Amino acid sequence: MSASDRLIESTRELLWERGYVGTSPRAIQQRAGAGQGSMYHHFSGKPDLALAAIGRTAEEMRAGVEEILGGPGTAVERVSAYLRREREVLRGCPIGRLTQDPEVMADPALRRPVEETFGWLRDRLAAVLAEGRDRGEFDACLDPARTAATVVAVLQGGYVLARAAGSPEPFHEAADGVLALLSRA
Amino acid sequence: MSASDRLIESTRELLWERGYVGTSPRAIQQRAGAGQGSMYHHFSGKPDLALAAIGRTAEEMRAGVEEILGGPGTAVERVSAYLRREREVLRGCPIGRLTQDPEVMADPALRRPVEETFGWLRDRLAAVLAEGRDRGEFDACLDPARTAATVVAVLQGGYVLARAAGSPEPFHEAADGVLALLSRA
DNA sequence: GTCTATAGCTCGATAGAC
DNA sequence: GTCTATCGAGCTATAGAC
Repeated sequence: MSASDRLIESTRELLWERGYVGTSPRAIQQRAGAGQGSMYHHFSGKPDLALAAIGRTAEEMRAGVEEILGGPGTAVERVSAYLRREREVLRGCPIGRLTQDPEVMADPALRRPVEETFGWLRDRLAAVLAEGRDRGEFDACLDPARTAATVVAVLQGGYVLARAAGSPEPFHEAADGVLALLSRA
Repeated sequence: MSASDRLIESTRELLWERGYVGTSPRAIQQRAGAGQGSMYHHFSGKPDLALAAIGRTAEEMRAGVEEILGGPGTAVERVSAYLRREREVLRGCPIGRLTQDPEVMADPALRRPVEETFGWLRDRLAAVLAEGRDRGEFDACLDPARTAATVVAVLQGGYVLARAAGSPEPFHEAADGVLALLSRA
């Protein structure tokens, strides 16, 4: 693993744990076992490094989601698999947490991957739900786009509840709740 | 308005906008129009000031929610009023955003009001939903606690989606989505 | 490509005058 | 109760040797 890669991985971890404002170049270097010279040789500064880290995380997330939503099963089964997928709930969502960071949202380059990831996710879920509705899994009046937004929101909000409670339980409760509503729709 | 009050109000605003890590005593003082001496006379430091600010915000939020959930109307009407209540969606939730702050969650004193507020909110919503179920508004197999978690999660996640999109629209979509599911449950 | 040294700044907090 | 002066530490970044 090259120094550049180690720096990106360290940045990913720290952005996830502490956010952009709470992450210093110094901390990144120490976790990566690299010096300042190395970091500023490969990247122009903190924003540049963050961009590489966020891009990699967004890519990974899309691939992971696509593996489930593009897989076999009914719409309900796939949405259920997505919501119940194994997760380190208390760590939260590495992309979602960036929306709380004013400096990330103020920088168009850093903000774009966040916006695009959630846009893609909502569209992808809406397609699965529309497929299920057309196959008669749901009531014909179910609105795919709206319901997709609800499902993604339950996930993101579930992380918030779990962190507030200091326990993964509310996350799973919220997910089970929306699945119960969905399977009777 | 006393200097102490101005300091608390400034802290509330800054915690909402920038989080705990992103908020400096210096910035608080400047927004409050107070000097360092004043701040450190009234408060022992940043954590003490944050505690006062968070406590006040939590109290305000509970009062606002109780006004709606304790008001007249069916369960669906009250939950709907809560979700559709006028909000500055893009600012997010002043309590929910604190869950993303590692230093807040690491300090038991700062964390307690966050944990308690969400605990209370879920219980309060569960009570409203149980009432509705017992009155025959919902299917008898609706789980109040689970569904309450879902509703709160939709709200918190709705803020995340809205901020990611740079528009309040996904928030309202997610809220409408869960209300549509709920009114057919 | 990586190192050390250093810059100018802000951080959170304390001291002591008034 | 509020002011100014100051502290030691960490921040992001640059310079220049190797």
